[in-house]
Amino acid sequence: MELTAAPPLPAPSTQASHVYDRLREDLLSGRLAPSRKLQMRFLTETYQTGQTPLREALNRLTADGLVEVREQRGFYVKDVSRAELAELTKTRCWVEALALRESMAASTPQWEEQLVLAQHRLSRVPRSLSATAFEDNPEWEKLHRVYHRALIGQCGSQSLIAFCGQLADQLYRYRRLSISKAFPSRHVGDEHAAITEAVLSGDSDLAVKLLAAHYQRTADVILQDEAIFPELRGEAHRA
Amino acid sequence: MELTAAPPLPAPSTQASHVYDRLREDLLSGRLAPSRKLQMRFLTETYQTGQTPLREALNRLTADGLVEVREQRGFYVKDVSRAELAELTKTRCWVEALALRESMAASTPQWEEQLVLAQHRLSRVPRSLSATAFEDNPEWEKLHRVYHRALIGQCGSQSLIAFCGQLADQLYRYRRLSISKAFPSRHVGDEHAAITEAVLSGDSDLAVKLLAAHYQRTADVILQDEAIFPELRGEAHRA
DNA sequence: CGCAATATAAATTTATAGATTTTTTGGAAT
DNA sequence: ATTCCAAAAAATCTATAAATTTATATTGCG
Repeated sequence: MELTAAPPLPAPSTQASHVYDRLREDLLSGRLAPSRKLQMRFLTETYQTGQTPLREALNRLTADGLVEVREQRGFYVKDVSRAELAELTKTRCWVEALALRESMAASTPQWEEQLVLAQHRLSRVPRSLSATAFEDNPEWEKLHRVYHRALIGQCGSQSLIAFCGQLADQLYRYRRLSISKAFPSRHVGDEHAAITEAVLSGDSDLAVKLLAAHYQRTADVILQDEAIFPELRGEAHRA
Repeated sequence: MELTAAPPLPAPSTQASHVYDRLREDLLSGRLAPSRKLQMRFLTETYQTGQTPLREALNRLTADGLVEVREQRGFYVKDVSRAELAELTKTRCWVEALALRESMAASTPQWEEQLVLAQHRLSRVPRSLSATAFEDNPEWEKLHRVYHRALIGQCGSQSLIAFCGQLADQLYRYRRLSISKAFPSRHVGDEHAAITEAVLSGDSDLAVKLLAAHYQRTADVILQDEAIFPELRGEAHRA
């Protein structure tokens, strides 16, 4: 017997996957701006790779809803809009409410422990790297995702979980795109704690209500961020 | 002014899209059997096209859940199993119940008319082309899809509708794969009529219940079809 | 003599480079 | 100002090359 278990995933290590990861990060972070055209020449030079792996990556990202493809006229970074943000948030509230209810209905001690653990770990990491200005903490983001994944992880449907993941990705991009210095005023840690408590107490109505409010509050902050949306506050836009 | 409006979609006409359609049809019909390996050489010869459009099509089909890709060892037709059929059906019931409730909550006269029309058209087309043996009628399948799409079309979420579409596709493949001579015994037309009636009367609980039963009944028939699943009824399978 | 491990060969996936269409752009003519 | 045409840019596709995986055969050891 060996002490170290054999790696079940011996590292993908195909260029397509590598470029996919890099592109994805640049899309989510906003380094590739919404509605920007993704020309092959630019991409091959920037990411130092051929067209085949790039096409592969772009197609996957299209499925993720981060890239848009128009027949015979190339790939584009998916555009953003207030309408889409509202619709994505609405959908996420609906679908995760469903998934959370089903998870709670199929609850097990292991699942509850997993949830408690995920919330604890999240609570021990600072939301921002800097105390003065808001600076995204990748570790927090990672644990945040794990926590929300755990909430719905017991629902018993891989496809539903995957769909929630897609919605989470798309909404994550909106968060990163938004300047939103307003976040520090919120006590997201408390919100997570309240959700966990509701789940553990078996009060699914309350848990769902808190979760939806959690998402809605985030969306409301971003919706008010004039910087990321074409701020047509006045009236019409001149040509 | 012209009498005929300019076509908004001037026909995709890229080889990738063309192969995508053909492959999709062959996957859904079962001509490409579950878990079969999709080798490039076979594909290029069969579909008379190059690797680039094929890769593009295969990647899109992977996103649709009809094809599976394993890093560096090629593409495979998605395998089928009783477990997956059950999970997909369960998920579809959940998600379409949600979408139907939201559609009804946002109901308009136009939507109700659209639904009535879709059901009427569906009722006027025979389920089977042949009266003696069961023979799939493409026109019925098309109208059936339109009807179910109409049911959830008012929910106000493009992403949710798209997700329902994916589940519908995957489950459609199970239906085609199953021999299921048992269908004629069911009166699916009556089931659709009952659903429509419940929707029009505003009874969302009943509508959702009928819709779920509709899907569950279909799944139950296929689950009993020993032909499409590795029938390990006895015990183990010898090597 | 049989089994296991290793090295070699074949097949297949992945990537690169170049050719072919298609769309877009800019300018000239109506 | 609008339409038409030609040149340029860009996307799509084919063909070829490189890298990786799977299969086969050979060698070493129990």
